[in-house]
Amino acid sequence: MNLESTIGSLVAQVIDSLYGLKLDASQIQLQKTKREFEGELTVVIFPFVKAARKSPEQTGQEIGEFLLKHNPIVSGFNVIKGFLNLSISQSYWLETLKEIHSTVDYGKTTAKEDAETMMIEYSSPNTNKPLHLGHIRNNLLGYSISEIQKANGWKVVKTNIVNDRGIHICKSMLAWKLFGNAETPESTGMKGDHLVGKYYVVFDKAYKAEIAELMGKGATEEEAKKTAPLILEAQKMLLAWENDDKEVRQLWEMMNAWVYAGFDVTYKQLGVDFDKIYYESETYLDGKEKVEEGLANGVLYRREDGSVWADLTADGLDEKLLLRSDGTSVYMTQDIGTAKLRYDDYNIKKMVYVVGNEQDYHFKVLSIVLDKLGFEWGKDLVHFSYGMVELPEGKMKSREGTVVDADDLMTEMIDTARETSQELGKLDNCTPEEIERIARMVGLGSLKYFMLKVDPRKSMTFNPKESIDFNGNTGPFIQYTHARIKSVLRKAKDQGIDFSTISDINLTISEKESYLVQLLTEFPSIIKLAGEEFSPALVANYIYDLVKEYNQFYHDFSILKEENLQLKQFRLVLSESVAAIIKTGMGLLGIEVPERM
RNA sequence: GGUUUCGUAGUUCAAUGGAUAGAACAAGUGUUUCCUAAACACUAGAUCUGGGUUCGAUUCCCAGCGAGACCA
Repeated sequence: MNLESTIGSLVAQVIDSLYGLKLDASQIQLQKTKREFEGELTVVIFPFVKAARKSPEQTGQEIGEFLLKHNPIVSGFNVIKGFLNLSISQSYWLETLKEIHSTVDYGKTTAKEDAETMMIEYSSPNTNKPLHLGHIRNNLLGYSISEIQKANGWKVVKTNIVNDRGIHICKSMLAWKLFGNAETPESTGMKGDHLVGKYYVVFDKAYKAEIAELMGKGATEEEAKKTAPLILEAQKMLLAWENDDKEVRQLWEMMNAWVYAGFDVTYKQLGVDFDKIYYESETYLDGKEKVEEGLANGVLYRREDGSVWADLTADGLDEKLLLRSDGTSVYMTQDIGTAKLRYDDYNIKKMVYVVGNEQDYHFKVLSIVLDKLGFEWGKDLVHFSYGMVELPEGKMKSREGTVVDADDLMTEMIDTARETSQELGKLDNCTPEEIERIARMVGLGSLKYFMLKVDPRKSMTFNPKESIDFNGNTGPFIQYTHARIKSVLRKAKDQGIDFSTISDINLTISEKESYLVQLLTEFPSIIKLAGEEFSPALVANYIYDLVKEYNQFYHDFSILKEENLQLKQFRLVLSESVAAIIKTGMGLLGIEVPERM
């Protein structure tokens, strides 16, 4: 039983016996005591004053006296306004630290055999261009929330749906065919996804030129866009693809293969992976089938032009297109097909889609449509809706060339980390491989932490001109603290000091030290909350607080030079526990921590 | 136009309805014979506006202003 629930149920008993007010322990408002007051845990008294018919101060006093008398954990109290601040005994903190220190994977709940499965979809790229900054946020959130749900005892299946078919890839294919001179990743030395992306841009330029020309001849913009030869040709290609045209399919397979090879490199560098990948080309037909079924059941209806719609006006939404009049599918159709396959493949309890908030409406609709089509889990799907990454001048726009490329950004971060290490001379006696490994950890750590410390629901700003910091509330700051602790622990080990446990439970420790132990006790509930709220940011901010406190402790107290052997042992145990939590917590964010840096 | 999300220091981010709104960066200033100074300490600086609910509002409700997204 943790401290909060112990004190909570005790307070509930007190106010029942004193004032006849029956409350559940969970209804007692407990919070960490603010730093400027004495004590560690605070009971908010205001909610009881009506029942007590006394002033908040008197009420607090009464409750405090009772607690002090009846529970040895409480070693003192003070009342300020309506707040009852409790001091917790040092031996309680020492016992608690001992327990934390000896717990393997402290904070995590490992999945049991019969644990339920949560499928988490993230990344979901199109195959016509490389990944960019927005994808980075998506991938990091997806990976991190997967780790967090695992730590909450779920079986997690990470999945990716690749949008590998459609007009977009046909555009790249066509441009390559027309202007590509048979270029390949090998012949150009370019990453496959970048090469294909290049031709997507080539298409766009040529297409725009055609539009301008047509408009010069008197066509309206709309007409020009529809009748430009290139777009007609691309549409023809898409049709040929759907009809299994051999040549088109071969080209498609070749260029997609280039893209996948490129994506693999990016994913690997970013440190994310998937248990199962679905391809739209393999699922969209299932979607159509399911739609036809819905049509037969009367859940959907067909308009005169042949298009198929879902009427969602009863749910407060509009009508939604599911199949175009020419029989081609839309995103929604694909999602229906993919969902069906997934539930056939796995015994999924909960389905989570990590997709930007621009798709809020889409997922509201998808949830209802799946429900109407008879998928019982449709209603409970989770859209993990995150905010966009914006540049100082607004949204990224590919036509204005303001897209921040994922590969470039990662390379830049790693380079900066390497340079910084060199300037500081920290790794002078490391091998080149080690230097590289650490530069990668730190560079990516900095990027990942930057993206994950922000509340996922909010949109965030990224300024590419100001490189991401390595000081302050950053990944490297946390990594550095970990490395520093490890260094102390190595030295302690060399000196033969035993810090496997705390042998003296009646030590006198400082306020700073007991506060650090208190912070450690919060870790499990942070993981739980992060899972419930789908917020890696909670973990990130917690680790930062912990590390900041630890650094103050490290600065103000000596560990290895402490003369009291018992105290020295305690501090080593404390430090090792902090390091373990840093490692676990950062692991939940997909960030590695080095032994030295 | 309809729906929706969001407005907190110069900037980037925090704050289950609770005490004097926290950090970091940027600015200025200190701390190395001592376990890693990628650290620590100090100075200065903010809740868009107007109502309401509450013992108590950055947080909840309404209106306005401003920004973004989606749907036309």
